Amino acid sequence: MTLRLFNTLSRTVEPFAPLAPPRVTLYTCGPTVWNYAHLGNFRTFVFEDVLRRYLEYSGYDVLHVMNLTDVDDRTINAARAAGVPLQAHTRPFAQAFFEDGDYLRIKPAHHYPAATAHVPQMVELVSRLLARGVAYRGDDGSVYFAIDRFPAYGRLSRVERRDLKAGARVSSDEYAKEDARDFVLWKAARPEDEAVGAAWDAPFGRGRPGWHLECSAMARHYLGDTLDIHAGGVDLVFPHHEDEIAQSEAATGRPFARFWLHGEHLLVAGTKMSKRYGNFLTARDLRDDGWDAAAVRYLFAATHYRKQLNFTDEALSAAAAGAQRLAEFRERLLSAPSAPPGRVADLARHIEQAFEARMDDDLDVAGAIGGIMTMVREVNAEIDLRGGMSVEERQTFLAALDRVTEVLQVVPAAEAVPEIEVTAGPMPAMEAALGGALPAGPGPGEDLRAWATRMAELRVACRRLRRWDRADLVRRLLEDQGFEVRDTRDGVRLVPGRRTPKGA
RNA sequence: GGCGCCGUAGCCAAGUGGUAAGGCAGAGGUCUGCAAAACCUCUAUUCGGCGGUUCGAAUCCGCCCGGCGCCUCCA
Repeated sequence: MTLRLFNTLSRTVEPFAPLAPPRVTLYTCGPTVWNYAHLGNFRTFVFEDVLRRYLEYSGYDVLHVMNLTDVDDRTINAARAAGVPLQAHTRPFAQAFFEDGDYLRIKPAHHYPAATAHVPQMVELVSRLLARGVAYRGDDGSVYFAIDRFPAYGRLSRVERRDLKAGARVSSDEYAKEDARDFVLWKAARPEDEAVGAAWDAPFGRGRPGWHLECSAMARHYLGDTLDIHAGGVDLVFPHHEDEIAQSEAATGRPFARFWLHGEHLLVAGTKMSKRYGNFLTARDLRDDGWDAAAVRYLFAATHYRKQLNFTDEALSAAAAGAQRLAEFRERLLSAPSAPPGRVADLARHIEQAFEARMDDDLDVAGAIGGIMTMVREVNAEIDLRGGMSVEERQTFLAALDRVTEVLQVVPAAEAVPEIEVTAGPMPAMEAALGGALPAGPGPGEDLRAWATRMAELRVACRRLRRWDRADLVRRLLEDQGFEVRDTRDGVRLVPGRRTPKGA
């Protein structure tokens, strides 16, 4: 059984094998750090994280590079608007990107090359293309790639030719091109660029790199001429990835990437999530609203990566409930009493086999979770039937469960939910409380948690005294403040109610 | 206009020729003083519509309807 992946180059699912096993070179297009990356961007990054983790699960040694685009029109415009140098503006957003990645449990890439730190590599690449005659200097001083000198142009996106709409506005730099379809490798410096330090000297003129250039130059610098896998969002297929192929292959004469993987868009109310439409949400929004990253990942995992996913609060809540069930199950597994061995070891084998079968089929994560959930039910039924499991069974199953969930990262951290637990201790003077009015919320100078703890103690006392009416009243007050009341064998546990986003 | 994708239960969704995974919600049950949580059971004769191919189709082909994406910055 081997991993099979949908390759955009062939538009078919192909068996995957790296050029030099066990090493797999993986290049993924990262964010443009002009602002916070939104959740749609992160859908792609999470997909790539699952890809990376599954390759590692499968025994490969992955070398992962993700670029940071820190010089382009948007970063320059934003820096100018803020009146600061380019990097003063981009650095905080790069930092925010890493924070969001940590929150979403994305495994860090081995390298995060920034475009501005690799200008020499890009200059070298442009020089090669000029020397080979596939690039030329336009009248405006910029350097362009001549796509009619690269016959394979269009192979990835299957765009034979870009038909400019009749009457479409042609931007000024279009006039400098020999062919309207040519794309810019190096943009001649403008005063606006100089103002924020976004211009560099080069043998072919002072300027800044075109967008596509950085990926070709940096991928080659860190991973060599030919990548095993290059991944990104579908919107990059054309022109970004098409242009990368043209630049790289024209320069090296070798295939640029063997597998091209593209993740589909995240939609909101049926439309692509985008800064431009204003319908976006950031990872930090979800974090600040109290959502566990596992819920977000579960939501993404529920839909295949090549299918559009419509984001809704309802879907996120449903995903959170599913993820929570996995956490509860894991807790139950840990605390199940000892019993003679049954069939749990068999189920452990099965959970991994089913997982691999689904994942090997072009990363069918949704199918993989279905298999895990089925095993959850089977093991629960075993615990119910036999009262527990053997120590060996527990270890075996837990190890298998952890191996598969390590790839998906859909199990909320056990300690993620701040709880209040009160057990029956020495009985304080409760007589008054058992009769008088009860505080419906925190008193002056008292925080919610202190009040809730006080009320929980009260409920324990009421229950011990069998004053069910008072115990019920206390529970209602706690529930009104958003706490879920769970009686335990010898006390009470309060769990903050499930959260919903304030707005999206 | 060109290229491509999608349409499966109340909601989300897997499944690409062999007779419908899974999750959420809902119903019943176990547990509980009552609850909550957890766990168990149940919930689509049917896969947008109409034709066709086939012993057999959600899965292949054609047409139609509905939705989305790319073709320009974009994950």
